Amino acid sequence: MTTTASASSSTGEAGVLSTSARGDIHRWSQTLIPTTREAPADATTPSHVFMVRAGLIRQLAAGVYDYLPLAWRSLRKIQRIIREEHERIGAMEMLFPAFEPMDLLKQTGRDEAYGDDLFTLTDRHGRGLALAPTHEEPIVEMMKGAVTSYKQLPLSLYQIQTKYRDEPRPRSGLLRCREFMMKDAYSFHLAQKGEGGLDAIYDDFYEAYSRIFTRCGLSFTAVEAESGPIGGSASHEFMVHAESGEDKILVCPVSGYAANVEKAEIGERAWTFDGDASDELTKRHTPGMPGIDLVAGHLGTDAAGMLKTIVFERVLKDPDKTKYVLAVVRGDHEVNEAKVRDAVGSGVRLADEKKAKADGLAIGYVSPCMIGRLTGTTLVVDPDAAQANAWATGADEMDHHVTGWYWSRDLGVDLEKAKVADIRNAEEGDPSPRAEGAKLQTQRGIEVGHIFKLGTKYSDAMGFTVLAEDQKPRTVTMGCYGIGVSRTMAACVEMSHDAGGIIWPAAVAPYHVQIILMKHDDERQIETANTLAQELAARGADVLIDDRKERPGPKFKDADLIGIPVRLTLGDKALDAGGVEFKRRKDEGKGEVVPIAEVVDRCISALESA
RNA sequence: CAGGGUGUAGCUCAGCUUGGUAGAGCACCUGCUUUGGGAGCAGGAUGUCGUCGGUUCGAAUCCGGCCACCCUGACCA
Repeated sequence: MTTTASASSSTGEAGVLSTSARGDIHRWSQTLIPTTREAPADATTPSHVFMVRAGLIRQLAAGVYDYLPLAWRSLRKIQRIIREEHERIGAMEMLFPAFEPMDLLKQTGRDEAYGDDLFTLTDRHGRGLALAPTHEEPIVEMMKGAVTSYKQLPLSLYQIQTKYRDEPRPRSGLLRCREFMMKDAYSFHLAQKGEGGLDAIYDDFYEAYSRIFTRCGLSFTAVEAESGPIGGSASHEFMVHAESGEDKILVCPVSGYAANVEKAEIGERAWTFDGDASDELTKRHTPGMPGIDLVAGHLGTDAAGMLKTIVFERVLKDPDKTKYVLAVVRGDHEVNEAKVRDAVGSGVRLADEKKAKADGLAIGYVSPCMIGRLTGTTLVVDPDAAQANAWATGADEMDHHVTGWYWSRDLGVDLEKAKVADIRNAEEGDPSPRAEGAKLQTQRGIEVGHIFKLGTKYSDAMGFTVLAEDQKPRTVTMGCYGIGVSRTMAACVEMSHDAGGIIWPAAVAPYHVQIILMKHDDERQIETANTLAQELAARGADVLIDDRKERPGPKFKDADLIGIPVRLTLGDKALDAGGVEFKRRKDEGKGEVVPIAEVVDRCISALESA
């Protein structure tokens, strides 16, 4: 299930301009748009640089920003789009507190799961509170008391609210903040399947999200994703295409398959353990070499010629027992923990280094041979590592490696004990899992939305049941759906700008039309501006009049910087000829002179086709 | 948290090596001039030099602690 903007862009029946209300008319001299010529030294990402320079945001602390008037207008437009699309699928808006009692988070174990990411505080009575990083617990708590019958389901509720996460490293302006604006929605169902079930509503949200991001003018891909600490089964992320994106996604150009790097499957790969063991097994001294490339170089090979054995341990009920899992991949590949988990059929985590060493595992120098030396250990091998080469690998002894290692000769136990499975992260050029012969491509993206099928994870933990038709209590099935609203605004800028500044998609632009007065005190220009602004506002357009006592240069530069889609310039030359200069922000050059009588229509049609 | 870097005027930065009590450009204020792509002239205002301590007759400058912010990595909307 994959949607790209181009495939679903025909849904925008809700237009850019307001059909119900007059547009706003604001004057630059009466609002606050503190543009700057230079960017703050610490801004590196384009959206960060331009949002600061264009006077949209100012930083108050790491990952904490003020939203100035322009930013707030854009955010409200994104919110409006979100509200309209949620309305369309029958979700109802409400609002939760930002505070959340710690006790509530303890019920689901998420006080631990979120850990240091949680902003916590203590009230005067010594009670623990958190600033909510998301709202599953409060909404289930509320629903428990408010919904007791299956007849009240399904139900979808959402809110737009400030969220707090003490990120280890806030960065890139609004793209990764500690305080940010989020839309979070939650759906409640009697079952996963069938009418009104989670699957059906999840699909509704998926479609709504596609419409929202399309209407925001974003180019995006919906990808399969891991659920992370939110939990649940299926999950999709909505990724805006941008070079500065933190996320890596893999797409198959043939089948349209798309997934986060954490989740991406890899197509069939040939493997064999058989082969002539011609080279001699040789032990080599490799002291003090951090990094696999250094070791490989010393051994006369490269990372792709080495076997990397990562030691995991199974997550067991009994904390005193330890069962290890050896995950073997080629040296140039990365082990994927979720895939290892699936391959061995139980939860795994990276082994505790001290404990593993005490058990005889020479962490950093482990070879697959350890399978024969520690009972209860499992060995999983990635197909690319299950090849009949002469491998270089660890010698199971500190500071030593071996070369000339063959699966068929040197494993020391029956090869049947080695399970072969896809356990690594996908990379550019890997075979597609959905189309024979096709190769996966990598792209970078900004995650603006994430939807999850939670199932009963939270309702189980918090005991949320309703009485079903058969008069028996039934645990409620849930879905949850998030959009980073402030991040979406940043993504718009990230995706759409040039050297001069922002180029707003019309639907989320703070204003639709900017009118520049060449002479701020010229009667004819003022009058023309007022008339045009009134007519534009009557047609639903928001108008910003640059009435500052500035020379033309700074006004044009600022206009490019703040990126309003349509610019009208009122100067004597054009007015003498009965026209005004019309220019779209995305067009190059000076624009064209349009007769005054036609210019409003021209603006409206330019906006509607944007 | 690990590794790296930076804190001096609203912003961008110089000054620190070699200690002597703080500067430039932009922005800001006043006046004149100018008015189609960040104008010109004249005048003016602006600082706990991140913070605490140490050395010294004297510290932006040397030494130490702390704090803040940024960048690279593991998490997430």
